[in-house]
Amino acid sequence: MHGRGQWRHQFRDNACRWTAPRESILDLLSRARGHLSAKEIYAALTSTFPGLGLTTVYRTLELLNRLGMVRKVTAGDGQGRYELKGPGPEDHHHHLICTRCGRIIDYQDFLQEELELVKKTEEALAKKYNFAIQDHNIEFLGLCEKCR
Amino acid sequence: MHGRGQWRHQFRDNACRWTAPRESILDLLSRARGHLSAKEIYAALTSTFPGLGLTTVYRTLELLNRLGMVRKVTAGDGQGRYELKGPGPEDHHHHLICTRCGRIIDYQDFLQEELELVKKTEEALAKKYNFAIQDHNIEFLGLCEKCR
DNA sequence: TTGATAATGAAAATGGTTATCATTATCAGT
DNA sequence: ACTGATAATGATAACCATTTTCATTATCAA
Repeated sequence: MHGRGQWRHQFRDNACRWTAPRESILDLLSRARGHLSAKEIYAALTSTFPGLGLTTVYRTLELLNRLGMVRKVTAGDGQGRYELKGPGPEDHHHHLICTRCGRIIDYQDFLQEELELVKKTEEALAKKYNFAIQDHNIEFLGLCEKCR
Repeated sequence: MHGRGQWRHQFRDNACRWTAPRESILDLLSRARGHLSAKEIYAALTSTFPGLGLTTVYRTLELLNRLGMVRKVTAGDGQGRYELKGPGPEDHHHHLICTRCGRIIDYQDFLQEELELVKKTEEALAKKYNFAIQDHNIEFLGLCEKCR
């Protein structure tokens, strides 16, 4: 389902070249499953890929975001975090964020009901405000058990 | 409902002093009604309040956020934006954000239904993940009519 | 195999936000 | 009203995530 071949294909289709840095970043994102910052990715890969530059990490994340392969989450701690998007709706989730320590929890509760409402809202907003809606964010903010 | 007296009281209760910069920032936020960045606030006030420092704007916004008088919105364009919180639920709204130009539209459609679901979800998440939930963000991302 | 050009990485630049510190203003207690 | 403890301010510098620049390298269609 997910893998090198799939990714490579997606790149080819968009006139983007398949390179070692890009593969390693995608691979890490798929293994880590969620919420890595550019710095964290750089740190995690620098041991197995000493030549990698932080600039390339940023550029690759921006590309992946542009291609819709990744979702950018800003937890309010000043840095962007990235998670690989699944191909279908099956791994869709929303976020529960601790405003003190920045911890992010994925939750899937109430997804069915949420998504129904989201869909309805999306259509109405698109029409009313003439927006081409691409995505949505639903997040709850609070203090986690350690920080409360 | 909203005004100097109310604000001043809220400051007093939290052992915070009532000062000219704080008053002018609150006043601007109440007049502008939404989504001002620190830079914008600084620029808007510098004519009528030449002595004001950008540092103070940041500090005041952080204080207001801590006191729950203001909501911070990060539209993904790298800078934080702030809007005054109303005292009750009557001016509650969610956001429709253009991912290209950063424009933010407040919408109030489907609020009733959204808020019911939000409340239910909030309670369940609080219990399941042992979070003290303080707030939520619901936003739709897309291209506005000018950018699509 | 090769050439056009996309991608890379080091270093410097940018831009929003935060820390430092000497000075000033607020306000509780008198 | 006065005054002193101390919270708040503002100029400057520091910080940190992200972008830009540019010379070099790697990819891939032909």
